[in-house]
Amino acid sequence: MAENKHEMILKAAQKLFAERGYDGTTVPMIAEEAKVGAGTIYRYFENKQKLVNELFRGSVAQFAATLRDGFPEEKDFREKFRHVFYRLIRYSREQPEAFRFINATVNAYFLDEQSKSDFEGFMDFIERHLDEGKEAGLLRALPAQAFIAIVYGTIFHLSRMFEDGTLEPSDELLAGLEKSCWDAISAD
Amino acid sequence: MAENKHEMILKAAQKLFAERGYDGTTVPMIAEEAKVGAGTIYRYFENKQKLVNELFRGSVAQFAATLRDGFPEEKDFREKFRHVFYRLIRYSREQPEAFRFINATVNAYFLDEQSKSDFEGFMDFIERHLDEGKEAGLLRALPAQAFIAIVYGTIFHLSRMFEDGTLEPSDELLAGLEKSCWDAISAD
DNA sequence: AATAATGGAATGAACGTTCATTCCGGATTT
DNA sequence: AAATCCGGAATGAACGTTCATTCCATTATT
Repeated sequence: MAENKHEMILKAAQKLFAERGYDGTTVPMIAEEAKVGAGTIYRYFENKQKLVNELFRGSVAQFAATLRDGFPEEKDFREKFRHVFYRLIRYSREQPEAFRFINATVNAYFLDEQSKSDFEGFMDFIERHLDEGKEAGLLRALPAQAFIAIVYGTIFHLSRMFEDGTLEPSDELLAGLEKSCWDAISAD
Repeated sequence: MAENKHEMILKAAQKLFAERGYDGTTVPMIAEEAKVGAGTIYRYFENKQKLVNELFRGSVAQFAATLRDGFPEEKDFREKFRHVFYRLIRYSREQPEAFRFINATVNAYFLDEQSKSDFEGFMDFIERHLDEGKEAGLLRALPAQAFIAIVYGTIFHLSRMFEDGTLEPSDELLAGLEKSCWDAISAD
């Protein structure tokens, strides 16, 4: 049953960090949510900051894997974009807490260097993908970062709305949004 | 000199809340930044939570005023959209701390009912504006909330990039982004 | 001189973290 | 097979620290 607790603590922390933020979440809160003693957390994590960084890197890795998994390497760019878009949406819906946690934590003062560079590596994956389309002349004459703002920014905001029920993620709506984002970045 | 301090405390709090979040900012930190004694803060604000809520409402009001000011009521919808887009950008650049603070705080657990409804009122302004364009058949068959996710989500993400220097907000880039957003929401 | 405003020391509550103790499943002895 | 022992996992009370808030001697205003 051992490594189960490690997982339970991370899961509890993720839920609370997503809801209340890092500083708004106390270690005893995490312990209660994970149904362990407060001291137990320190058997698995050196301290609160190491815990949040480990959680962050795990979430980013899972996020990146979601995007890479089944990536249509052989298909055309339009298809690749669709894949990334829908995987971003899927992750934000299947792991809303992780998604919210990642986005709330990206620029946090308590992230260590490894966490920051892990996240950069992830964004590079998206950026490389976009640059490819730009070189092929399929995308507008804008910096890749601008495309990221449009696509990632849109999905980030959408996920908030899906979470709080402001918007219902029907297949039709998602298809419309995918097209909107594509139209926003594609040339002509 | 009296009411100056009220303003200084709010300004200091805004800066720190934007940088470190509500729970990561201590009252003595705010006092030091505002160059007042810690106790002085409690002459102007009942407690930390009342302070953050007052700051939030003030920021939202200022934000809303920025959008409404000079709104081209008589011009066509395309022009109105351009106005809102550029004002959103302008606010995020001229008041980056306020913009960041608002977005980081919208869903926070410490917001009171008045703050929440103030923000809703602000979003309604944007939503009404979008609904108008939708009724005129200028926008796609998507919920207004979807347009908000695209436009506001994009601008929110952009502002992060402008702040940390990832992207340089040239007139050309902004014009390109405005067109991207318009293309993402406009029909056909 | 009286009154109000101020800063920062004082305070108690709550924090992250530690540690002496308890718990418990498996090995060892009877 | 029953009783005992064992070691690491788990615990939560307790520690020093830091927090939000209060208090009050001093300063500024009237």
